[in-house]
This record gives sequence, C-alpha cells and structure tokens, in this order.
Amino acid sequence: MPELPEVEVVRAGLEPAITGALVVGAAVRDERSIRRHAGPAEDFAERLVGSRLGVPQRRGKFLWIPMRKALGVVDPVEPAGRSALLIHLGMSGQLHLRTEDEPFARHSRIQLVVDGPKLGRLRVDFDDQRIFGSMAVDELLRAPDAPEQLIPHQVVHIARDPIDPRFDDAAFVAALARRRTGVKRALLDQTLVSGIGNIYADEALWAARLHFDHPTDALSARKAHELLAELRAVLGKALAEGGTSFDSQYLNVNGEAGYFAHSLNAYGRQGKACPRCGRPIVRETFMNRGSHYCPRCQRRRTR
DNA sequence: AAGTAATCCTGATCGC
DNA sequence: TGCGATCAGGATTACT
Repeated sequence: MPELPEVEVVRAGLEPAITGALVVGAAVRDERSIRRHAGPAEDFAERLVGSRLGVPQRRGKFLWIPMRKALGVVDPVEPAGRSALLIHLGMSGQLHLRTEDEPFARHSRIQLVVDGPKLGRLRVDFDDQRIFGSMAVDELLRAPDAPEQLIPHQVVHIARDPIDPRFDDAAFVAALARRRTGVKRALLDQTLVSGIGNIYADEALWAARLHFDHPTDALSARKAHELLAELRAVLGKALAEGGTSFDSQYLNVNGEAGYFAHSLNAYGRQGKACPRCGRPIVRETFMNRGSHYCPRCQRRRTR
C-alpha cells in the first residue's frame, strides 16, 4: 500500500525517464483506471500524445507530471503548461519503466510510450491489481497557500505532507487540537496532513507511545510536536530504505522491492514482542482497517 | 459543519 | 476439487 515514502521513491525513479520527454503513445486497457479523468479514454490519450513532460511532482500520495502540447519551442525541462498527468497509486498501483518489447504485466491497465532526452524511448506501464489507483489529465491551478506553485485541481484540497519544506508545524498542532476525534483518524485525514496511511500511522503512534484512539483535543502541544517528529523520522527512514514491500504489491519503477518491512515495530507484528517492552503487539479493527499497537506502551486515555 | 460509515476492487487464503 | 466467505485499505461519497 503505497504511502508517502513509496510514492516518493516512484517519483524519483520516474524523473530521469520522464523529464523533458515527449509522449509518443498512450493506451488505456481498462477504463476504470482513468476514473479520475473527466472524459473518455480517447480524450485522455489525445491530450497526452504529443505532449512534452516536465519534472514529476508529489504532494502526499498524489503524483503528477506537468505537461504541455509540444507546439513550437518549449522549455523541455519545465514546460510550464497548465495541465498535468495526475497519478494516484491507490492500494496496488505501480509504475514500471520497460522497453517496448517487454511483455505486459497481468494487471497492466495503461501504457504510455515516452521518448526522453536521458533514457530514450521507454514504455511507462501503470499496473494495478485492485484498481483503487487512477490516472487523469487534470488542470493545474495556483496552490492556495503559494501562488507561484501549480498543483492539479484534484490535489487542491490535500494538505502539505510532513516533509514538505512549507509544512506549518504550529498550524498543524493547532488544527489537531481543534479536532474532536481519535489521533489516528486525524493522521489519516489527508486534508489535515497528507502522505500518511495505515502503516506509517501505526509506526509513528508506536514511536510516540500514543494509542490510536487517543482524543486529539486531549493531546498536549508538546506531545503533538513529538508525534510530528516521529512521523518525520519514520517517513524519512522508510524513504531511505526504498519503502515498505510486503509482497509484489509495492515495487519501484524498476521492479525492485523496498526494505523497510524489516524495520517495522508495530504494523503487521500482532502476537510478536513489542521491541520496547516485550509485551505482544495487539491488532484491533478500527476504521475498517487493522490497528497495531503495544497495550503497555500505548495506553488508551479517555477524553 | 464536522465526523463517520459505506463504497469501490481483486486475489490470496480459509473453512467446509 | 471447488465454492463461497473473508480480508487487505486510500479516497470519495453519502449520510448523521
């Protein structure tokens, strides 16, 4: 399940193949994989083919590539177009760089062919088993809090992520205090802070010794800052290790797995000893997903 | 208005 | 062997 570190690994992996490249082909094999696109598959392909691509960008778990039709002379590195190829990997979406003669993966849904200045002609495959992911061509708008930044229309409501240099720590802590909900719910709310999913929420809560349902309004500012620090630590470490791969559901653009699964302290470790105190990690269903925590280190507190 | 539940999907796994 | 039920969860939609 790709979260911030996995999406950033993919973004960085795309960069040398994509930046300045011309789209020479686009094929949608499954319309469900362009659910986020406003028009039909033909429209999606038409907009892409003949477009020059810029540097891949990311906010939270959303990825996008600025693009503009290559009419006349344009800066190949940053085309300054007003649209972008928007990508969300969902649960099982993957982007793979392949040569044109390589076979399609079983769950290949969309294929692009690009011709770039660095790596030449390549196929960019969007493979997605569960089809929670999607691509779209979306309009670029000025970011509400930074007029010189352009972000896709569908990303405007997404908060900045904790490793964004413009993330406002004090505003986040204040917003958290205004909420009347459990802390894990808040962490998973992408309009409050983005990029965090079930794995890194559980890991950060374990590190900060917080129960997943701890009321946000009962959290001290000091504890909220500590949680933010732990979030950054776990996201940064996972990024450095290439993300978390449990199975083939997450691989980078070259088909390689990440190593962070070996570093997990709570997520998926139910029944195993808490690395801090030795008590078995417990798994409870919460918000239709598993929550993993140490019943000794992460005591539930009441409002 | 803010908070929460339901919904979309497929494949691996389990029980019978 | 095969079949149906269950589980995994990110973002959006539809409620309360």
